[in-house]
Amino acid sequence: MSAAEPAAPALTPFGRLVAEHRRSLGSGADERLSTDDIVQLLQQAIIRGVFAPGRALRQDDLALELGVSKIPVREALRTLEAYGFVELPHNRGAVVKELTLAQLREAFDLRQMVEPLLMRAAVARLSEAALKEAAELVERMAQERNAWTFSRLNSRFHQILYEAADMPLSMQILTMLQGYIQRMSFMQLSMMGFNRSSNEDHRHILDACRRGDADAAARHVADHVSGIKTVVMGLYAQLHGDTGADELHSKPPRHAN
Amino acid sequence: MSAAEPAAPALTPFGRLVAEHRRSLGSGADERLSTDDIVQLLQQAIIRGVFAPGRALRQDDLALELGVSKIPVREALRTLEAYGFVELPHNRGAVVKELTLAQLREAFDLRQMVEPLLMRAAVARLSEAALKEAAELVERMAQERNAWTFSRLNSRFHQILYEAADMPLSMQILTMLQGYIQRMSFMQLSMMGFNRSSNEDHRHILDACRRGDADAAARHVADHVSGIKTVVMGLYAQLHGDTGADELHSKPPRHAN
DNA sequence: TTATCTGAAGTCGTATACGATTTTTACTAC
DNA sequence: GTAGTAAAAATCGTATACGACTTCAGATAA
Repeated sequence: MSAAEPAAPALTPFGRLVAEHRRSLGSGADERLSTDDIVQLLQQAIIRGVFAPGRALRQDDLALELGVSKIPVREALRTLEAYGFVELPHNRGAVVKELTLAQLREAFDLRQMVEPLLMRAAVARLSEAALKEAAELVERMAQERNAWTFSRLNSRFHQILYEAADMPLSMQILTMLQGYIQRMSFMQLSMMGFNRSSNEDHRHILDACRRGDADAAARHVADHVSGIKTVVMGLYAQLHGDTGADELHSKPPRHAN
Repeated sequence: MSAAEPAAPALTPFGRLVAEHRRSLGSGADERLSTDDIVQLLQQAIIRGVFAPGRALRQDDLALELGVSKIPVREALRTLEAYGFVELPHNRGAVVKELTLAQLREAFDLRQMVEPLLMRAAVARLSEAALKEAAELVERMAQERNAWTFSRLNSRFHQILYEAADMPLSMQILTMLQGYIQRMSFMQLSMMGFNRSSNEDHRHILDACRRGDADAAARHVADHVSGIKTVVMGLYAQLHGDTGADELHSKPPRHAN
């Protein structure tokens, strides 16, 4: 508890994320962040591009900005390592993992396998409450103009529908895959352009769920993922020149932060 | 260096695993175990049933038996939590996760999707060295009489073949799934009974790989996984009394397919 | 007896401290 | 200027210490 804390906002991009997270926690703003909070914060920072691929994450810095010691930071990094967000070379700290076009394609391929299966299994078991919440999310997404918030609502929409399937392994895998896909920062941009068409898909999916038509729901989900894949992969090709044959685009940024 | 160390063998089952691991490390036996070593040791202990589902893992005890403080133990537990081996309820330590029949089935279903895909993609890229090592593993498996060692060789056989596909996400998922499946202790037993038939499958797979016949290789892998699934699920039903139809038996047990 | 309370013991979670390793800097030799 | 080296600084990994939380045992009251 230093007097310098309020006097030095020290507004790094990550610091802003931390402040935002603290606010969203609601309660006493001076409480210590849990390791799980830190996992979420770091994950979000990586997904949103605050920590770009290849960036070294120094434990003491993170600890300072999070207001904890480095022990919970290190534990959070272990979790993120397991989820494929960072690498932890021994005695050399943590580095944000690189992403390649091949991995992006692979993540989509796997989603195309897993999601229709989840949807099909879920339809017969969907509760009224779940359908209601899903419908609300569709409406909120239609209004949403912030890419990150839209992305969150979108994830939640699918999660709500899928978790009725009661297939925890598939859900765990899907969560991991979505993390990979969301990490493509352009994804968030493309999301916005894709907004309208995506919302249409969502309505189709929701309708099929309401009717209890598992086949149709699974088909709509497959089309949905396929559509997103096309847009995102296309955008990737556009942004990275052409075929995306290169993978190491890392030139050192002049100024960090 | 305390005088008590050599005087107290303290032969808990886990202690034996630790000693075994130390021996397999070869070099100076008095080196401190790394966090990664601890992850492997705990994972192995859970898979082999030394730590049964539901068991509470106390950090101080583990640290003592591993010869480290509880900090690396906690980090290892975080990794294992992410992989689905333990749960970490806040302020209540670590507990070995329970396994259900539904999860076993789900793990097999996912393997049946992922493995043929990996095999198909790998065939064209397999190196001579990989084929040679795979062949050696088949031979060693045929001789092997220890269930755990057999299981390790088996995992390695598939890993060698699949990693040529260069699909790291699928590999990561598959590793997780195999962890789940291996946790069924009876799995190791059934492995032995299944030994002969399994080795036949392996030879077929390897032959197809050598011929560069991707379709055949993928088909053999699918059959292989399917065969194991049948045996393991059947054994589960046998050991757990009845059909295991409690709540998730989606297929009628009247007649076998 | 059964239930509730209270204090003690046990366990967890993390801040601090420190040795070990890596990286950077400054210097020298070529 | 480049290469090589040695000292200094930065960073990591973990043992220790301690406050916080949970659990359990014994006591009291109904």
